[in-house]
Formats: sequence, structure tokens, C-alpha cells
Amino acid sequence: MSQPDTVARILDAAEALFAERGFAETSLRTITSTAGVNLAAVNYHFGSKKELIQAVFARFLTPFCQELDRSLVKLVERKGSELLTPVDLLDCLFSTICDGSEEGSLAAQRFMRLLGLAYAQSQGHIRRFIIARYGEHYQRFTGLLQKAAPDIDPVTFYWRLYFMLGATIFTLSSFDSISAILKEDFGQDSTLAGTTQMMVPALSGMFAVK
Amino acid sequence: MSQPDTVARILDAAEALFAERGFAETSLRTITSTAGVNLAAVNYHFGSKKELIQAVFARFLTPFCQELDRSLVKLVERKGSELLTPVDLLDCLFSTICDGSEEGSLAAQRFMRLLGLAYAQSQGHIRRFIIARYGEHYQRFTGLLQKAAPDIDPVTFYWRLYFMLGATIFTLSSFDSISAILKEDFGQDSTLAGTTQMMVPALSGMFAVK
DNA sequence: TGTACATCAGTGAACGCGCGTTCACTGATGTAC
DNA sequence: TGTACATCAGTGAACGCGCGTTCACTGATGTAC
Repeated sequence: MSQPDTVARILDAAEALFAERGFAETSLRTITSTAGVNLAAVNYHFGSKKELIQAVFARFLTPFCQELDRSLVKLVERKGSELLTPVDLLDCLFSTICDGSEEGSLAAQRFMRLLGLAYAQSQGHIRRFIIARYGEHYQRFTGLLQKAAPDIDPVTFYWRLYFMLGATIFTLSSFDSISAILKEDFGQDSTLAGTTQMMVPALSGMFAVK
Repeated sequence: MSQPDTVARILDAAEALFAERGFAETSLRTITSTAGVNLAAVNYHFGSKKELIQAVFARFLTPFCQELDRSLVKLVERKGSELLTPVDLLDCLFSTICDGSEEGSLAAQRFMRLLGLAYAQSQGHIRRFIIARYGEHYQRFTGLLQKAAPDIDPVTFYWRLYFMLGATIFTLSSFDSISAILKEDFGQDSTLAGTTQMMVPALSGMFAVK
């Protein structure tokens, strides 16, 4: 088994299992046996369980942030001298999250679960890793959003940012169970893309009120 | 050491430590040594770690649900034949969550962290326990909310309920870190009560739009 | 072209450790006769 | 009133188990001379 294959198999298994059960609840034995690789391979390739967790986040976030930056540049070009609106920005963010493909949608769902877990557990090393490595991208986005809602005072803006973050992470990370309930009670099928489309007006409404 | 004392000391320590680190990350040894009781006392009084976790939730939720029911009855009486609004209901909910006292506010904060953790980890036994024991109260509240927003179709209502739930649990469970950031960046002190007051208009706005 | 060596992905077995749980026991208090 | 017994909160030490990590090793591939 060649190296890139083993590394990718470990990351795939770890991502799925972490999303399903949580970080502390998933052992390296479960991960490696699911991936069909040797137990020692995780420490060989990643150094430790902690670094494996970070690698899982990095594998999603690095291309995601690049893609988001590209989308934002395109958006600014398209709007020219016009001011950006919160709807523009949230649309841009959500359409980058679920790129339309079934596979990408599943990956996005799984990643949102991981993000929810990382935020809930205050252990902190994941948050610190994300902030250190991707904080720049986060601030670029929130900076644009703040400019798009100039009438809101900074403190109120900050709180609403967290309301938005909470609604997004919570809803998307529980997407599976929520859509199962909707299917049972109303016979309605849900898609991740459809859900984000419901979120855009609701959330950007928060930034429209002064 | 008499029994009620030991039981309460274990619950106090468990609540604080679970909120701080998560359930899997907190060992019975840490809990019992913090509480100053014997390691075997948890299994003696609660049966298992799982049942201890449930007891922590029950200690908060049982009086909370009673209090919420009382508040809702009072609200209905006060409004007489007038229709309830989402603002009425959210006000009622949030003022029951933080009863005003400093102590109650701290307990509410800690409990929201536990709720966030329970929702993030899909292991499920906590969710199942809460639904089985307190689902009736939850449905009473959401039923009233749905009546207060009759123009929204049921599916949209369901999604917005989760947006609201997410924003609430996420914000209140991260209250500590968010308010620390606000203190540093804007020199502003935040209170839990003040934060919930900011949430009421923002969230009930979601149920005002058709 | 052939040999000796280096590199490196991957392996199998073991390491020590901390975990939740169990169990025989203690000692104080209450109860029956 | 005194004795025998029951109850029960609490204890100390040990149990087996699964965990993350380590280490000496293998075997394939590439490189130097």
C-alpha cells in the first residue's frame, strides 16, 4: 500500500468516525481497523491523535478557504462599484460550502458536525489550530460583512455574528436528524443546498435591522 | 458526611467539570476528588457514570420546566383573549432561563454549555433521556410558538425553530469566550440577561417574516 | 552490470496508564423483643 | 434497659479493559561506486 493511499484512507475513516461519535469517543484502533491499515500507521504518518485531528480539519479547510477567497474576488469584480449586501456575502459563503455535487454536500455536512463538536468542546486545541491557520480568512469575510451592514454598532454586530454562526453550525451539523424528522412528519425531502437557501434570508435579515 | 450532602457535592462537581471539559473527557476520579468524596460513591449513589450525567441534567431541568410552565400559565392569564406573540413567548422563556440572580445566571450558563455538548455529541443517550423525560414541556412551548406565528408553513417553522435553537444554545454556551472578546476589543461588560434581551428581537424577527 | 548501503512506508507486539466498575468491609444509626 | 440484628452511607483496594504510544523489525525501492 503506497503512502498517499494510506494517509488518505486514515483521513477518510477518521473524518467519518469523528463526525459520527466525537473525538474522544473514537479510538485509533477503530480508525485504523476501519481504514484497513496498521494501528501504528497513525503515529507514523501524523505523529499523534491530536495532529491527526488537525490534519482532518486542514484537509477540508485549506481548499475551502482558497475557494472562498476566489469566490469573494469574483463577487467584488461582478458588483463593481456597488456596495456588497449581507445577502451577497452569505450567498457566496453558502454556495462555497455546498458546491452542488452530492459528494461535496456530504463532505460539507460531515465537516459541519466536526466544527460543531470542536466548538462545543472547549478543550481548545482545535479552535486554536483553526484560528492560527485560518483566522485571516475568517476576518476577511467578517470584515466584508461588517462593511455590508454599516449601520449596526460593532458590539451588536459581534453578537449577531455569533447568532448567525450558532444557527449555521447547529443546523447544518444536525442536518441529518432534522431532515429525518421532517421526512417522517411531513413526507418532505430536504437537501443541504435547499436548507442554506432558507438560511440566507433569515440570517441576513438579522443584519438588516438596525 | 450525610447522604444528601455527598450526592449534592458530586452533582456540583460533575456539573462544573462536564461543562468545562465535556463528558468523556471528565473522569470519575476527577469528579470525586474535586467533590472530596470517595471514588466508589458515584457508583453507589447513581449506579454508573451515564446515570450521573442524566442526574445532572435532571437537577436543572425538572425545576426549570416547572417554572416555565408556571410562567406560561401566568402569561396566558395576563394576555386574556389576546393572541400571544413570539416576543411574548421568547421573553417568557429567556427570563425563566436567567432568573436574574447572579447564581442562577451562572447555573444557566453552565447548563447551556452542557446542552451544547449533549447536542453536538450524537451518542444520543442524553438526547433520548431529555426527550423521554421533558419532551412534553418542549412540545407545549413550540406548540404555543407555532400558534403565535400562524402564517408560517409548518416545514419553514420547523427549520426556523432549529435556527433559533442553534443560535441560542451556541451563543449562550459560548457566552464566556464571546464576552471575553467583547471586553478586550470594546471594553464592554456583558451579562447573560442583557444578551438574551438582544436575542429576543433578532430571533422573533425570524418568525415575523412569512 | 553487480554489490553494498540508505531510505522509508508499513508492521506486530508490547508498554504503561488511567479508566469505570466491583466487592468485601466498616461503623453509625435505628428497630424489635 | 439491654442485647441482637438490620439497614445503609461510605470506604479502600483491587479488577480487567481499552487506550495512545513506542520500538525493534521487515521488505521494497532507489542510489553510489
